[in-house]
Amino acid sequence: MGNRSDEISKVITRAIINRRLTPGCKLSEQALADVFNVSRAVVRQALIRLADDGLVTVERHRGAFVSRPSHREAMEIYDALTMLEQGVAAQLSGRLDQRGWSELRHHVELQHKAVEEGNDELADQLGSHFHVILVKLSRNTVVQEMHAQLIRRTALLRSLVDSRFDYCGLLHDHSEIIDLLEAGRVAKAQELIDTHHRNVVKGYLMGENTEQSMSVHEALEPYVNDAKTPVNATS
Amino acid sequence: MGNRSDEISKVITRAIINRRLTPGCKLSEQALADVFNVSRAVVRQALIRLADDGLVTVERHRGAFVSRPSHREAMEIYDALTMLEQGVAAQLSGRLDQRGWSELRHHVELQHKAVEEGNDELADQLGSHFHVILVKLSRNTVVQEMHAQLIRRTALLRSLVDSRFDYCGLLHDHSEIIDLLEAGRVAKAQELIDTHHRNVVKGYLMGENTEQSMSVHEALEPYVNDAKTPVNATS
DNA sequence: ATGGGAAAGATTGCATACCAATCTCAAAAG
DNA sequence: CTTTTGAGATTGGTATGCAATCTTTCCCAT
Repeated sequence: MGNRSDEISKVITRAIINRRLTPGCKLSEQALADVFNVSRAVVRQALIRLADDGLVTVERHRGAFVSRPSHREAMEIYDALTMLEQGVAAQLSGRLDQRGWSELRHHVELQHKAVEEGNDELADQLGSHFHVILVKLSRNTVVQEMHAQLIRRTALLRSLVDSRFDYCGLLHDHSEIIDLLEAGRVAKAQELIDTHHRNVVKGYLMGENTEQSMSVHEALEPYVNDAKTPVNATS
Repeated sequence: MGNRSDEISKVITRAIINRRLTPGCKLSEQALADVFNVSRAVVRQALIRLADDGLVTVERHRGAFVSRPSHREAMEIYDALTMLEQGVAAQLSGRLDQRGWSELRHHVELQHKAVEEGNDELADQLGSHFHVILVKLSRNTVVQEMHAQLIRRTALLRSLVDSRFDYCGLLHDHSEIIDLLEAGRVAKAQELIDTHHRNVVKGYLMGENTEQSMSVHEALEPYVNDAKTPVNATS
């Protein structure tokens, strides 16, 4: 068992990624302490981790809230993803073995099936995961961790907008990126990575999605049940 | 004033970057609490921040230590810098105004003077800072923060080895990177960024530098004096 | 003497209790 | 209707205690 605060921050992270905790949601220390049945000190530690990850914003003497990225910040996150993946592309091209390319192609296949079956939820996840795999192939855990953090943050953005993706086009992008990289046409691949992310952002009909968010207790209930039986599971 | 634990983590970060606290150094909670005159709870929070930043490693029930990156991790950090800057290069080329290019050239000038004056300490700092400026010109605070974190971690590596840089070559690299980017020759610039970082790593004569490290109290004394008079400054 | 093991001591991880500073929000005053 | 005020809630931080674990030291058997 790791640190209690580490576990808790991971659980809250999951809840944010799954959009059970949405941007702006107040994360009261006492409420979280009750939910997880730990002391406030541990909750504070978890909140610090989350704040360092950018998922939570702490305002002095006001408390912690699920981050609500500004429009500018949203752009910066996607540009950061672009740059990181462009760098990965530069390293991957010409240095990756057949196994790597086929792993990527296999993944595109999977997402293709998900789209055909109309499983948008899954297609969405797989769409993100393509980029994760791409970065994983760089075999650099430092880059992987930075990239994963950015991906986590994009979940915040999805909570803020109605996403309407052109899966067909995005899938084709993935496919073409693989082809270009394998062919050693790095510059063209990097250009496509750029426009690809711009198309993803375009898929966000940037409007205030004032979706009602659940209470902290409600949002976290399935997770705490998962890990450890809470004291008073008033389901 | 921000959080106490935030301040403290920043002070410790400075001490690590300035190589007053070297890899492997034990960061005892009580010792730090005494030095900064705060409770252990605050110190723990600071240590969590530092651990998230990669500068400190916490081992359960053993305590926190200044991180001692493995050889592999060192490589990964420099490769991560490479990829990030390659991505920045892709974004910068053709989109940066004259002001930006001249800022970079001015900086190279500064470092050139430092080298001529034999001020290795300064030349070293400016050498790192060139890359910081490059990334800053991307005008992306997310990327900047990730890059800054990597730069901080390179300080750990400098503590571990004897660095013997060929400043002349490295400076020429910087100069040429600017030229290539301004000329729109991105691929060539990215290639040079790669070899540049490889040359930096080559400058590390990877040997266990078992330099004697100071005590925590000793190492942090000048910083705490800076911020707040400690209780018992037994210099 | 020397390697292994047990006991003592130190440190971490966490809980509880407490307090000052600050924010929130609603009621009272103008 | 706006401003002020004050009670209550929340945060940031301290102090203390305790169980679990790690470290060190000392003792004993080989």
